[in-house]
Formats: sequence, C-alpha cells, structure tokens
Amino acid sequence: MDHEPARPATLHDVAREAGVAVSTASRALSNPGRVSAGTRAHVLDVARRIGYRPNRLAQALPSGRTRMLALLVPDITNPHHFALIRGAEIQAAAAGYTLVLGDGQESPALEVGHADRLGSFVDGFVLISPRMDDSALRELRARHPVVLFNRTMAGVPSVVVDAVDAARQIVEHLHALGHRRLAYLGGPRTSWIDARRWQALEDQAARRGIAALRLGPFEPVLEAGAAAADAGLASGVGALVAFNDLLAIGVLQRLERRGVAVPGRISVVGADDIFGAAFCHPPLTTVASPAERAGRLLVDMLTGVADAAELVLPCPLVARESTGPAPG
Amino acid sequence: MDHEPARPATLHDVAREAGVAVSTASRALSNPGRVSAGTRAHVLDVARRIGYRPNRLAQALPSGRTRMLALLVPDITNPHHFALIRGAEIQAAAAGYTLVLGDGQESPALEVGHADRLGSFVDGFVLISPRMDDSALRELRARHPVVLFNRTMAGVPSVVVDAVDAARQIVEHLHALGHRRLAYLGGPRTSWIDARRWQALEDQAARRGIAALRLGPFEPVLEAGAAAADAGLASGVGALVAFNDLLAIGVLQRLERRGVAVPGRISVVGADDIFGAAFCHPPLTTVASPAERAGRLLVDMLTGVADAAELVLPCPLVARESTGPAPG
DNA sequence: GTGAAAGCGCTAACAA
DNA sequence: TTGTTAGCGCTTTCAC
Repeated sequence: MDHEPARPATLHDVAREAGVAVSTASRALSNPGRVSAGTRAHVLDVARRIGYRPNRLAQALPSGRTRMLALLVPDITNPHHFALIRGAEIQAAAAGYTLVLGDGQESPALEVGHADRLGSFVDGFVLISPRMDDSALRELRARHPVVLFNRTMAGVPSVVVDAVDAARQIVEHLHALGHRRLAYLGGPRTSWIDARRWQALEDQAARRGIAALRLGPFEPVLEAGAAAADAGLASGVGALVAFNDLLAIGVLQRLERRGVAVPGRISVVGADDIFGAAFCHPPLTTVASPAERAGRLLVDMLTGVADAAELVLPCPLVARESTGPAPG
Repeated sequence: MDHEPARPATLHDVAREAGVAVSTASRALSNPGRVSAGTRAHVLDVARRIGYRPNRLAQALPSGRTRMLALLVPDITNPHHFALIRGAEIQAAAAGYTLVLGDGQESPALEVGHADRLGSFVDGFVLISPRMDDSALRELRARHPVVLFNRTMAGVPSVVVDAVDAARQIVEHLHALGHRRLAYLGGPRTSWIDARRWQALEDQAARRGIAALRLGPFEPVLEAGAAAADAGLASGVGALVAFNDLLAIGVLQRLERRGVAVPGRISVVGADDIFGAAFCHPPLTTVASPAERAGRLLVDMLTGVADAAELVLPCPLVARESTGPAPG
C-alpha cells in the first residue's frame, strides 16, 4: 500500500494533552455522565484539535462487538439483491449498525472464505441464498449470529419466499392461457430455493394436469439464457419457467435473436422481478420477490429488534407480456 | 443479537492444550520455519481439534493491517458498478486481500460515515465516484490509502473515463445523423464526473456548431427519467444526452409511455453501458465504461501492484437503436 | 527451537 | 469525579 499516513493520535495522546488519565479521556468520549462537564468539554476539545479518531479495532477487542453487520450475497451482479440490500441498510442504520457487503460470486468456497475472514469484524451475518453446504453453514452459525434468506436450517431465523404459492400462481396463470406443458429451466445445484421451486412447480403442475419437465441446471446469469432457451425450445413445450429473471431475460434475448415469437410461439416466466424485468422485450411475466421487506426483517431479527422466526413471505405474480395463449 | 455462541477457543487454549508457550503456538500457526516440524504439526493438530480460529481483531491490532480493502460505491443499485466490483474483487483476491463493499446511497454524509467506521478495519479504500466534498476526501486520504474512480485529487491515484473523447464521439455521432441541437440531462451536483461530462459536451458541441443546453440536475435513477424526459421534450431539441444509463433508460420508459417515437422524434444517448442498456426498448446508444479494467487497476494501485497514477481510460461509443436521424 | 514478556489502543473494574 | 491497573487475543522482540 502506498503513502503511509502519519501515526494517528491515540487516546493516550488526548489524555496527555488534556492532562487527564486515559480512562477519563475514554469516559469523556464514550461514556458521558461519569465525568464532569468541564473535563468532558476540555477532552472533547483536545481530541478534536489533535484530530483524534478512535481505533475501532482496539475499541472492539475487549467486547468483541463492532456494531457492524455483514450481508453476503451469492452474486452482487444480480439486481434481485438491490432491494434486499437497501432494506437491510435501512434497518441496520436504524439500529445503529453499519452494513458491509460481501460477494460470493456464486462460489461456495468464496462465500465461506468471506465469512471466515469477516467473522471477527462483524456482530452477525445476513446470508442471502447462501451457496455453502449445510455443514459449513452449521459451523458458521455455531460461531456467529446468522439469519438466512431463501434457505432454512433448524434453529436459524430465516425469511423465505413462498415458493409453493408462487408455483401455484404461475401454473394457474399458464393453465388459464391454455398451456398444458411446461419446462422448468433450473438454477444452480447449490441453490436451496432452486430445489424448492422445482418441487413446488412439479406439484402444482401435476395438480392441474400440466406436464412439467426440468431442464438444466443453468447458471443464473444472462449468458446462460441462450443454452436454456435452446433447450427449452427443443423440448417442445409452450411455456418456460426460469429459475430467476436473470436467466429468463437471457432466454428472451436468445429467442428474439432466433426469431422465435414470445409469447406467440412460447411463453416465458421468471422470478424475482428484478431491475430490467419491466423494460426488457417483451416485458417479463415474473413472480415478485418481497426483497426490501425481507431485508428489513432479516436485520431486525439479527439485531433482536424482531423476534427470530421462520418467515414465509408471499410473492405476487406480475403478469406482463412474455406470457400469452398457448399456440395451436 | 440472539443466540450467543460459546466462548471461542483462543491461542492460549491451543498453547495450553499443546503444552507449549503461546508464542510457539503463534509461530506454528502463522510463522512457520521458526519452529520445529514436530511442534508445528502438533500445534496445528491441537488447533484443528479444538476448533481454534484466530481472532482477526486481535491479530490486526499490533500491526493495524487487516488485509481487507473497502470499496465504496455511491449507489449499489446502479448496475454500472457490477463490472467495477468484479474487477476489483479479482485483483484483491489475487493480492491476498478481502474486499468489502459499502453503499453510500447517493448521500455524502452516509459515505463519509461509512468511511469513518470502516477505516480501522481496512487497509485502504477504493472510492467510486465519491460524493463527499473535497475537504472530507482530503481528510480521509490523510488517514488512509485511497484510490479514486471518476474523480481526481492532487496526489491521489485515480482512474477516470475519458469524458472529452466520450463527448466527441457522441457529438460526432449525433452530428452525422443531422442533429444540430441537443440537451444534456444533468446528474447530481455532488458528482465530479457530471461536471466534466457537461463541460466536455458543451465544448465538443460548440466545436461542431451544435447548440447544447443543460437541464437538471436529476437524480441518477430510473424514476427521475420521467421528469428528465418531459424537460427534454419541452426544450424542443432532437437529441437527449443523459448523465448515465439509469437516467437514460428512465427517459426511454417515459417517452414510450407518452407515445413519443425514439429515435423518430427524439434520440437518446446514455453513459456507462449498464446491464439493461442492451435490452431496453429501444436498445440504448451509450458510451461504454471500462469498468472492469478500472476496478482491477484501482486495486492494483491501492495494493502497490501497479504504480500509482492518474489514468484516463477510453470509452467507446456503442451505437444502438435509441439514436437516429434528426427529425424534419 | 522455545519461552517469557512487552506491548498494540482501548474499556472497565476497582480504588481513591 | 478521577486515576490506576488489568486485561481483550495476538504478534514480536529478546533471552535462553
């Protein structure tokens, strides 16, 4: 690292300069009430004058608390997490915490590494659709307070979207449009919610007499949409239900390039209602994720503002133009 | 915070259990070579057995270094930062650093607060288009190593996009299409690059005999696009150059809702080439930002892998369908 | 090669 | 109200 700044002023410097003991200086700065007003004002003045900033590392060492929270996302480039992050930030700030973000880049190993390295510096973790396996998660949870989004584990507070109801809405919507066959474009194997989505979709489809097949897994990124679209098209179904919007938008792009009419020839459904879903071409029918609310609730549960629980949040279907009557 | 985990094992526990001094245990764990192979193996074994994890807070206290880097973005919901973050992550990992992200939410105060609270925990800052004013930036830079993106300050390493060349390309493109009047839809006053973009655009426009006026400032978000579109339309020009793609896409949405043909009646240009610019309607003509490369370079400069410098990166114009011949 | 001990900067008993 | 002192968990001289 370049340019080393001059040695920063410490509490000792403040105390010496102010002619008081370090403990008095400490109290004046962070435990007002147990020090006379005059002394306090003087210490504060000296501190400001010499540009004192507490070393938060040292400050946190005795208690182990930093008033920082870590929020780990599986992929920072997925707009789905925007609202969740914002919600979490709002509640964290309200509770006097600073939120730092970590990006797992869809890698379980990176995710675990992040958690390991951040563990000492934060008071808890908000894990968004964590990709790490159960044993890694259990280990992390044994060392630190943890709350989960779109994943559950016994004894760990969590918020998950209602995959069953989402599947029901999708299936009813497609059924009403005359579809009798659909394909699920699966997400990563490491995704807990992917398994739930497929299971729910299969159940609900069976219940309405709709044939459902599963394709993939595909990476939940725009670029994977091409292969997913081709596979979906080859399967001969009239409706594709993608793991998430990122994949769905990628599918839409591919279909447009291949000259396949959407929804004329094939319908496409996504999940999350991310940035872009409303203005892609055609606008995407998708299941909205209550992400902002989830973010707020998660932080509330982590900081103890809300009771720990296993919450299931509803997600309304947003019907746009990527779904239409079944062909033929 | 809920469920307090059991007291974690310390180095003392390891040392006691292994029958060695803490200093020996410390060396075995983190300074191999200065300890016998047998002792080392034994200590490692004990550490693993009792589940020892070093307390990074305590580890960092003596040296003050944490091998963590902070990257602060003005708005985590702006897809522009995706590539930048990814580039930074790659280089940070390569140099053995962990990257944490902070979101300024377009607020100078929040940004400064983040920097203050994170300062003790990181070895340096990558500041993306920081919104804080010069004095706050100077103060931060006096305490910590800092590198800047799309902002400059004497003596601080930085990477900026070539706003002049970008403006030249935009103006030439519009000029070639027959446009003789354009309006700039300005970004936030706190944005350094906004001032540069307008100045460059005005210069280049004047050079080609194009009348340019400035509207705004507008928040660089989708939602601000409506007001920006209306203002642009009312100004009577045939081409709108938006501060960034977020605003430009918002403008496109509004124009579509108002039934204004793009580019038939009016052309729209953005900046950054974000996620969504390629698939919005119509696909957006924009100036691409070399974000990933910038992210890598910034971290390299911060970690000393690359020489500190003030780099200016070119940004190619990506002409899509939102620009066309001037009407009339 | 290993151990004892002195901090890193701060907080929090405990005394005075 | 203020000062003295003992840690927080680790690294790092300095002896042995």
